[in-house]
Amino acid sequence: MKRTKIIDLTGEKIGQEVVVKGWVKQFRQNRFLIINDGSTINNIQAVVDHETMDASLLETITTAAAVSVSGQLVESQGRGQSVEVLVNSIEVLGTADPEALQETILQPKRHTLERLREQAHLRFRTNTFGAVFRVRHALAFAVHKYFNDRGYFYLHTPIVTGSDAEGAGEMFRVTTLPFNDTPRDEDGKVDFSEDFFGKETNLTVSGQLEAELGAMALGQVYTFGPTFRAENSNTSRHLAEFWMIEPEVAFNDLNDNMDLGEDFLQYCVNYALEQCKDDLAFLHDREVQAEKQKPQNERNELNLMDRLKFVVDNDFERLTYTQAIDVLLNSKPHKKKKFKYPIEWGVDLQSEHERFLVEKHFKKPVILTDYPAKIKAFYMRLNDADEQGRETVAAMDILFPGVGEIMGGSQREERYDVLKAKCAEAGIPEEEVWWYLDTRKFGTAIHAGFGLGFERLVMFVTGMTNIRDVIPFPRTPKNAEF
RNA sequence: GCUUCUUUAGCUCAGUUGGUUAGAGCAUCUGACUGUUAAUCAGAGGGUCCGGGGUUCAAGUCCCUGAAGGAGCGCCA
Repeated sequence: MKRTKIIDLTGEKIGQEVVVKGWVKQFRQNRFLIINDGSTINNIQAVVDHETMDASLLETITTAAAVSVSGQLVESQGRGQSVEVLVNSIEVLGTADPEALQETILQPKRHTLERLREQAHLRFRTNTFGAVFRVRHALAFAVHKYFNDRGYFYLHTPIVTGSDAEGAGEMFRVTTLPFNDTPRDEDGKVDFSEDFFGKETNLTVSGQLEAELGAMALGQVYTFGPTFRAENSNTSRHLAEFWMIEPEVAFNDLNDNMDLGEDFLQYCVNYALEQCKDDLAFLHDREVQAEKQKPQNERNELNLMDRLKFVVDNDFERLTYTQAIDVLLNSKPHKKKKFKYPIEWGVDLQSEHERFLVEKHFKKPVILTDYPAKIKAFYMRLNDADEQGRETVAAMDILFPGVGEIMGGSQREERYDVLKAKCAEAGIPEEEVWWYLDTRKFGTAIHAGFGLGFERLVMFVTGMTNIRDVIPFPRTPKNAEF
C-alpha cells in the first residue's frame, strides 16, 4: 500500500486504511506514537494498543526512529489533534539507539540555535528548521514563479568568472596550479597562463554585469544563483556563500525599477503567507516566546506577522537620500542626540537611521533613491548635479522593518563616455570590462535592475535573526563543515 | 579585521570573599501508571569544570595565553 503524507491526512480520509511513514517525535505511555514526515510541521498521532503488540517491537520504537505504521484514520478522542491513526501494524524501518541519541540534538529537548548549527546535518528534523526550510523552498519557488509569469528569462550567469571588475568584495580564487613550485614569470609573479583557464579566475561575487548583457538582448532577465564573497565578515547577516537574485530590465528607469522591486517583495511575502500558514504560525509563536525572555528595551515592537503584513499592506514610501538626511536632521532622536552615528550629507546611513525612517517616522517600508555618487558603485547612472553641485546616482535601496536594507538596485549608466570615465575613476582597467562597455557601443539603452540576497529575504519572512539558520549548510569564515 | 561576552553532566544553567565529597531542571536508564499531548510518580547512572601555563598551603573560582562560539562594529547582499 502506498504511503500517505501527513499533510494529506485530512478529515475527508476518516475511515480509510492508511500507511504513514516518518520519524518518531515522541512515544508516550507505550500508546501514543507521534510521527512527523516533513511534509508539514504538524505531526500525526498513531495510537497503539500495547497489550496486543509485540513488546520487543515496542522497545525499538524510540525517539528519532524511522517507522511505517498502517491502520485506520479516525477522529481523535483526544483534544490536541483532529485525526489520528488506529494502528494495525508497525514496522521499524530504522532504529535510533537512545543512549547514542543523547549525544545529538535529536534528544527530545530544547536546544539553542548555536547547538543546532553544530549539528546542521540533523537539524532539519527539528520543528524550527523544518519550518524554515519549507519556507525557504516556497520563497525560492515564488521568485521563479514571479519572474516566469511576467515573461522574464532565467539567465545562468557564470560561477567561475574571469572578471574581477564587479568590485563587490574579496573573491575566492579558482585554480589548479600547485601550491609548491607555482609557475612564475620573470618578475616572480604567478604565471596564470599555465593555469586551467589560462588566466586568473575566481568564484563570482555577482551576476549583475552578465545579466545586463542578457537584458540588452532578451529584454528582461533575472539570475538566481550562488554567489561567493571571501570577506572576513563575522556577523549574523553575512555568508561566504549565499544566493542572490538579480533581475535586469532593458528600457526601465529608476521608477520602473522601484515599482518592480516593491511588487516583487510584496509578491514573495504574500506567497509565503498563503503557502506556509502553519510554518509561519509556528515561527511567529516561537519568536513571541523568545521575545518574552528579553528585557523590554531589546524587544521588537512588531511581531513576525505584524512585520509581514507591514510589507504587504503598505505602499512603500519613496524619497531621495537628500530628503532622508533632512528628515533625520529634523528628527527627535537627532535633536536629543540619541543616534550613535553622525548624520551628514555624503555618508552612508547607519542601520539605526534606516530603522528610524521605517519603523518610527514613515511606519511603512521605505525606498531611498539618488545616493551620493561617491558611496555607490561605478555602474550606477550619474544624475545631473544638484544646485549645490553635489553628485548623485540613480540608485535605490529598499528598507524593511527589523532588518534594514533588504534590496539594492539602480538604473545603470548607459552612456558610453560617462561609463568609461567612471571605470577609470574606480580604477577598473578597460581591458577587464571591454565586453561590458560594448553594450554601450552597439545599441545602448537605459536599463535598470536590482540585487537581493535571498537569505536576507528568508530571514525577514521567517524571523530568524542569524543568517546561518536560513541556509542548510552555512559557509562562514573558519567554517565549512558538512 | 576590531570591541565585548561566553565555555561546568547528553542539553540548558547555578556554583558566594579561593577552602571538605561540584549541584538543579530536562534528557537517558529501571520500575509504577495507561486516552496522553512539555504526561505523571519513585529510583539510578552520568563530570579531563574548553586546552596550555602561572600565583597559592589550597583554583571551577585569581592572572597570562590559545581555541571555539555568540552579540555588536567595519565591509556588504
